[in-house]
Amino acid sequence: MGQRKSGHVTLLDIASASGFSVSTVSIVLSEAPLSLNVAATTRAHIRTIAQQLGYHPDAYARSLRRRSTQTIGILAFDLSDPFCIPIMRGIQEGVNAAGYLPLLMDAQTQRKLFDSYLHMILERRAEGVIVIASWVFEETNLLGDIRKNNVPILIVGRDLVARGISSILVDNEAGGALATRHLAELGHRNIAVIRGPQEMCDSEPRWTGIRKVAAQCGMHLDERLVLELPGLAGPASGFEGGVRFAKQMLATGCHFTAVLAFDDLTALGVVRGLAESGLRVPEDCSVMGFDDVLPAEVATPAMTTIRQPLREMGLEAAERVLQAIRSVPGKAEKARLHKTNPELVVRMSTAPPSRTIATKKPKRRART
Amino acid sequence: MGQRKSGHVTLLDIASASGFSVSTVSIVLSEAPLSLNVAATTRAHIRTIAQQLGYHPDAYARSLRRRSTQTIGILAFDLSDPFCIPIMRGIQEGVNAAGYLPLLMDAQTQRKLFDSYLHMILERRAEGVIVIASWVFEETNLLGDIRKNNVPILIVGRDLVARGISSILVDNEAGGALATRHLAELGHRNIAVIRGPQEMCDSEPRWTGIRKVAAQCGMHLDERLVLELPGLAGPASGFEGGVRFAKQMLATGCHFTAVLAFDDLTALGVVRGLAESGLRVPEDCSVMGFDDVLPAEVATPAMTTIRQPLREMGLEAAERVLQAIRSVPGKAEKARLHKTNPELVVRMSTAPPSRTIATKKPKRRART
DNA sequence: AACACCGGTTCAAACGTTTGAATCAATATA
DNA sequence: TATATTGATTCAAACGTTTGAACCGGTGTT
Repeated sequence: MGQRKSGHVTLLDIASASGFSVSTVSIVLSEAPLSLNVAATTRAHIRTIAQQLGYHPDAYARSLRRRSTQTIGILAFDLSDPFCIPIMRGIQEGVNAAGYLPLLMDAQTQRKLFDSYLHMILERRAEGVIVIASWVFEETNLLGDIRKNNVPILIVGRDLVARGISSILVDNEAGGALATRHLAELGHRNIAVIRGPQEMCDSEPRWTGIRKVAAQCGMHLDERLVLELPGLAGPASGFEGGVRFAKQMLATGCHFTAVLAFDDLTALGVVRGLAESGLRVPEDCSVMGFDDVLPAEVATPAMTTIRQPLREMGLEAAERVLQAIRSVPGKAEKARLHKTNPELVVRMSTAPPSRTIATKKPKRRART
Repeated sequence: MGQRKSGHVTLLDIASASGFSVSTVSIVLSEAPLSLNVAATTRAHIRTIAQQLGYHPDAYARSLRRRSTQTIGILAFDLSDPFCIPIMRGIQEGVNAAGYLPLLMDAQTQRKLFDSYLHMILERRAEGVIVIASWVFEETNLLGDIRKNNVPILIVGRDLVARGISSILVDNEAGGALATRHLAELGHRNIAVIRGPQEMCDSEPRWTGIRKVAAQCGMHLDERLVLELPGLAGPASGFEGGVRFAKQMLATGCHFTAVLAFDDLTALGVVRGLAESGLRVPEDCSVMGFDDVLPAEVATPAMTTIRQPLREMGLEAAERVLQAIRSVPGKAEKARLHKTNPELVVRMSTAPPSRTIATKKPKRRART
């Protein structure tokens, strides 16, 4: 079954083909310090043979012997969330630069897969682990094992400092504030808000930011227009939620000129819901998202949103674990929280409020 | 530097803690056939100790000895392309079911990274490789090395059968035909087409399918309305291309009632371009995409498109390499091409042609 | 009493590398 | 001439597993 038996070329093959010992071949091909002592002709000879045999060192044997794998595990809770990709790329950039190899896994929102991949990461002796948990993420008891084997771990997208794990996430309160201030400056006074699910740590601070600025600007937050996404379903469900809530808001008959959605997908759902009720964005109602993922950018009208510096967060994450790895003996430094700065991206989905009320009768026939 | 030295628990640790030999411990923990011979009390004892020490077998040592890594390399040319995700998931599903571990890598459209990751895959002794090459993909000479080490390889999203590599991709001609027929049935007679870049193997057959059905249905394909995306830029550039081409089409003054875009992102670009010229979709002009990725689904109006059975393609890919792995001794079976069936997904971006000409003067002010 | 058998356990070699120490011939130093 | 130095190469042990073969004390068969 194991197909290496027949397959791969080893040092021994090259040794016998070249007439030198395995040691010499190893020294040459791995460019060990000792290779300076090896005759230039020998070096060349060995290299040629290796080349033409298509030799690639066996990472398993090498790591076993060297007692180092140069590997960082990246475990994404849901890689289909566009949110993950830039983070992941930032991480890659960081670890590659340090000569580390990222070991990428996608738990597909399944707790079972998450655990099993965490196992894998441990068994593969990753020297550090970065978890990307964009959505609801139940903690696993494996985190204990990780610590027991003292592998540095870090999480981005969730605050687990309380559990002793360094975390990186956007400053949600600032983000919520930024969004609200943008609407206020456009002249909106009556806004609807779709909050994130309770299970997500982003939800609360974002809401706080919104409330503070709203109060400060004299905006009205009608509680009938403050809805909350359910937590159980996956990230894609944000869209459905947006559609449903938009209609629900209109049904209340309350006056509003803008909707602040929890994230971009929800915002896109709101746009759809409004459209199905015959309302246009931004003419009849402004809509804002959060995150700045691809679908928000390519939608028409392009979505005004709050960008998370995802790539930078990934980079930061990489640097943090690498640093933790380098200083292992000094044992775990205290878990720290790192907040990054969100940024307002103004596009086409927001505009000054129109004189017409959002709940007035549809002007065009609804599209189903 | 290598932090395992201090870190991980080994069989030896458990052996000395339990008083049994390393062999016995290994036999128990790896559930080898011999473990039936081990006294039940011994088994329990060893297991408990392993548990409480947080033991995880070292995949490196194990694979080295077993001469099998149970690993499949997945190399995506650009994981930020939403197209890749479902394929990747299909693959995962397939390999997981067979007890294999996917080794996922993202080349980020960079040739250099692609090569270096292919190296990694070889060094990590993946027993098979699946390449997901959604976009332009220059072949690398490393493919030779892969064969030299006789690792089965397969590519999805590109036809490399000519180079002796089994390939899986959608039946593009059928897809093009499907799209065209849909527009014909709605009553469109004058359509504009945005072809894919020449470098992509999807472009030509898709165009063939379009031409055949167009001829068959008596549709007019004005050559001034047939444009071609440039090939050098990345997938994200499809959007820009769509925006630009939409305006270009309008500028020709030619009559058209629908646009058939190469892929969903391009189609979204077209929608934007039309909107910026004051035209609505689908009232003033229908637009179709291809692929059925997330942004197409959550846009408003939702995009009518041709779905590729991506997940199934991934699954198929997994099964194919696994089968190839199982039958190594029988040497490489002939490289085969597998075409999957596309499917029409009718949403809101297409409608019967309006009586007004697409090129008539804008009705609303343009949005910039 | 000699033998085979069996349950339970351990020996020892192997997987493909790396690397500190050893070897050995040749040259330089005392 | 004996001794150190150097340059080029090899020895051999080790990394943490797995596993075929060996061991060993006991019971059952003849």
